[in-house]
Amino acid sequence: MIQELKNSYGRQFENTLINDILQVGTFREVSAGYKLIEIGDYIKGMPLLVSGAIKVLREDKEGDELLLYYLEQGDTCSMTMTCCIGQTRSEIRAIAEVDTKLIMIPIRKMEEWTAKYKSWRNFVFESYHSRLNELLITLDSIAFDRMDERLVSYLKEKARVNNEYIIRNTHQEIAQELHSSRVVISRLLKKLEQIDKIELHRNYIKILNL
Amino acid sequence: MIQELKNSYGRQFENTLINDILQVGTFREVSAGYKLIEIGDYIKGMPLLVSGAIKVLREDKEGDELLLYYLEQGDTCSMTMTCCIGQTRSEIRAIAEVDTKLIMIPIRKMEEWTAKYKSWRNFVFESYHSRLNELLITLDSIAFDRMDERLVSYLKEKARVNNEYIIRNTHQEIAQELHSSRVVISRLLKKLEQIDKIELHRNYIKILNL
DNA sequence: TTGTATATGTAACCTTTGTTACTGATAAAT
DNA sequence: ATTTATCAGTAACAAAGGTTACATATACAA
Repeated sequence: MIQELKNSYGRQFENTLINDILQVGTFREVSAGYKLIEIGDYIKGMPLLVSGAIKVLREDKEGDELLLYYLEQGDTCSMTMTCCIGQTRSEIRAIAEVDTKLIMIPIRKMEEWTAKYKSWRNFVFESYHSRLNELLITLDSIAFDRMDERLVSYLKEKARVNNEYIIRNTHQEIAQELHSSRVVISRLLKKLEQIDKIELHRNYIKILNL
Repeated sequence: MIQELKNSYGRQFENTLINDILQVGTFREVSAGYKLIEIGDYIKGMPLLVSGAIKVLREDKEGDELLLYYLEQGDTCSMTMTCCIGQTRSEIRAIAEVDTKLIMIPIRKMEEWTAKYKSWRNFVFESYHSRLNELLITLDSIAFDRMDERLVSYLKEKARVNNEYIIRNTHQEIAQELHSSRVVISRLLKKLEQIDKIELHRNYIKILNL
């Protein structure tokens, strides 16, 4: 755990804080697809991502989803932080996008470290900052872009996060994360294939030059 | 200033913090329509809202707007806080919705008080929490609702913030804040009038029973 | 190999939203 | 009172996205 922690956070956290984290943090490894947080859950701890990626999803009244953003190495879940303070329930669902390693911090330490460590304060604030900004980018995309543009952004981002040019999802799954319908996504994907930007296969999509 | 401050924040801030705020804060009164922050601005201070309301807007590439949410008494601008830390530019525009009183805090105090005062930490975290949640609600509305529902929510919220059952805006202005077009909004407003939910007039709308 | 479940392709159609164009109404200015 | 600018109403049309229905393709299991 110590090596993982130092790799991801060694530069920004002072040694005393690293030691504190080693004392109280618990190391977890989860496989792709594992559900870390469900909507309505009370939050037990704050995750520090060491490797991998977690997708954060929102749900509408009908139970349909919408992908908000990914958390990656060095990130933490801002929603979690705010929930901890107020003892409120989670507004979002969090699912491991790939195999992921993380360190869970008990929530009582958050408040303590915020008073004690300048580097922790900076980390928490910067984390809020980037999450707010990612939420703004997601909102821009939904409010201002058409579905074809959103689909291209989605494919690019997914390829980046998964670190390969193959998207291993069905059209149905993609439609769900974009809060659209399968037929619409199939239609737009076919258009992208016709202009040689992607290659369609059963259960996967190969990205050529998006 | 002291009375205004105590009314809005006296319950959550300890007296020493109140005194600190009185020392370094500057009191400001702005009229409805005054632009407090423009996109791209560097942030000079952090606003504590004493009375009134501020609307926070996002802009697309074409320069068209979208209303994100309102800040009201007891609120502060989370975007401002994060911008202060990283010295980045504002991602949003902030305009007084009504005549508004606020106290500006120099940004250097933020970091100091976060270490020093537990109540300040709580305030900052809770502020992030509510802003993230309001952004989520806005996002829900845009991603999941049709324009007619969004329009109804908009009118209700605007009436609440302005504290009257008259919306003093043209259809054009409403269309801009919802990132739609005038004709669409006129059409939907007319439908609302036909089912006796509102009354349309030149330059204002009377809300009957939304 | 054959059957079965699932994924994808596609046409036809509908709803919502946006656009263009024009008309009439209203308020403010002269 | 008349002019002018702005605002609102509405029709006709276009485009995007969603829905239904069905055909075909593919993977996998029996």
